Amino acid sequence: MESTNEAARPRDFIREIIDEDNRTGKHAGRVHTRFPPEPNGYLHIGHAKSICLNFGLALEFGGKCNLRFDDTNPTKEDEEYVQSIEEDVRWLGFEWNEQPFYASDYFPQLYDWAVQLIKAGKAYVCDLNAEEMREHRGTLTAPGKNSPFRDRSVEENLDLFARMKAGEFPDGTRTLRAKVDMASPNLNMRDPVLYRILHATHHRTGDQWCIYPMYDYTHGQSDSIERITHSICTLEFENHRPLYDWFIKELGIYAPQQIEFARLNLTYAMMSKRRLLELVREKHVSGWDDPRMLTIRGLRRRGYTPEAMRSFCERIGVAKFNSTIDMLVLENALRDDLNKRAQRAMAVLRPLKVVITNYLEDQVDELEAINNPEDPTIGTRKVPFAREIYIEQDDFREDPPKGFYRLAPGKEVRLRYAYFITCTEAVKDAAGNVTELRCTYDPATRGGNAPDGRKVQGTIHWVSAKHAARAEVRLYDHLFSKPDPDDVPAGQDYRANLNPNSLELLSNVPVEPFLANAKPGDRFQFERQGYFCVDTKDSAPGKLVFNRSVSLKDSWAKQEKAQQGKPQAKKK
RNA sequence: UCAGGGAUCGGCUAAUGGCAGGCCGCCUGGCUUUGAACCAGGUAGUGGUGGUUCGAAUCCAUCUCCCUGAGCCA
Repeated sequence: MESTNEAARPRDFIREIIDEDNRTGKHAGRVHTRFPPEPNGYLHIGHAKSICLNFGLALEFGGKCNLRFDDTNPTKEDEEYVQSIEEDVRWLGFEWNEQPFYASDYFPQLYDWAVQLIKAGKAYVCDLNAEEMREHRGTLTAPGKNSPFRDRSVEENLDLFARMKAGEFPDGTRTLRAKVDMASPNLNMRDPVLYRILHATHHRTGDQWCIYPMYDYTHGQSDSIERITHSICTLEFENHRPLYDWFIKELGIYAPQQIEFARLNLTYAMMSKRRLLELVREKHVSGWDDPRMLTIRGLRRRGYTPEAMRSFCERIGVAKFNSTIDMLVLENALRDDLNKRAQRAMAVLRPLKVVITNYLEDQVDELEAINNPEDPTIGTRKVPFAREIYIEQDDFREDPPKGFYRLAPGKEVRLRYAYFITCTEAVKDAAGNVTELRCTYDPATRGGNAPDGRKVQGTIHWVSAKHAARAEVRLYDHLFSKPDPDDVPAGQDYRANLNPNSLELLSNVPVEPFLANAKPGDRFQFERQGYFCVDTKDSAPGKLVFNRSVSLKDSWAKQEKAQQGKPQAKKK
């Protein structure tokens, strides 16, 4: 791997540790990390933070990063997840060292080490069932009691463990435990289980094993086998570190250095795999790749770019403090990336028909539009203009509030890249709703400039009615309506905070003609609206579907809201 | 109650005994054929109390608050 030129990157506490290790020669200058997911679910944005950290470190320090599947629980894991995880890591832009590794490849070695521990009198077969074991464990403040099986002879333990492996005992009847200290204030040290009996088929080792090592017994040794220098994990494993160190010491093997950091939390979101699964199972979302899901696949389908994801991970930093990142940071990372690259287009989400009364019935204009003002290299395109066009309902007010500089009766605005128009009449239905606008245009303003130098304050987007392609547009909002989804009245759970408006469907939306040829995954900025991408699942030729990735910032909406909020604030 | 961690502007994060800085947000203003982007300015912080020191976010003591931990899950 190449090291990137990122000298300017701020030094977080992990990079400082590595700097120091390199200075003192602790790992002989090596930097070797790993990303160790369990293949029991899809990766989410929290994993992305860990991925960017581990792979990023390897890149920056000229080291290596392994992808290792921690597949020690066959009842929950599946090959399908292995595939999706590899795909997601690659999509984020990272390449792992050699082939993916699997903890299951170390089962034979782990077994031999268990035998070694038994022989050294450091492990024993325990016949306690789960409930009895819990009773013996003690509490946070009270020490545990030794298992009655703790002092079995080495010979008996060896025999029993071999028979466990041979499948002589049913699930749950026996375990292999480490002999550490039942009085330790650290519950992880109270004779933790090393192996449990599980007559289950493993996605890689099949029915070869009926005993499976526990995560705690597997993880540290796997790191050791792979000669990992910096074993980076989340805060909840801090309490486990003494146990990992105990295994390494008793086994006399290479010692990786574990460093813990705080996992990612985001406002209006949940990160736990269990709950993500519930959202899918209970059909609150359409699947793991629902664009509202903060899974990597969900974000990808939503229109997020790998660059935006990496930039986000860089912006949030790494620390031990349990923090919650504002969802805005994620959204801004996307906006920043797409602003520079996304081709512009016009689409009218909530159309209001406008008839240009002084424009000839059969006349058509081809106007030149800039594809991206931020990037002149991608050139221009032609946009057809005709007598009947659509504009956004929001861009007209019969009774405009102060500061509104879009269209209103008698007012003039610029149609982007086209002409100045002046509203002469608002046509209404019986209920008094404005259904259509009559306007006149000024032929001298073709392209959007007035030769007489007069200015208009507003520029609005539009689409020619008869030239428009039609699309379905899906507007997404936060899945939860509160910054903290767990902020619920007593007796309720996060489901009470599910945002009923997290998906708004717009059909038959008029969009610029060229968009008819857009391909799944293509990204655009719909001017004055936001960034949209062609859905990769439901869009097809003749049936365009756009997902809103993120809206543009809207300072007018903010200003108007503030104005409306003022009188209320006074009342209070 | 025990053990292990943690606490710096509204949010995130620097400063490692020597001017508390950056990003985001928010507010002003500029610019503008996207009320976007961009540019400029502003706002605002060391959890409390004592101590050491010429000097403390940083070291010491003490208090407070928060997180994690009693799976044969990871």
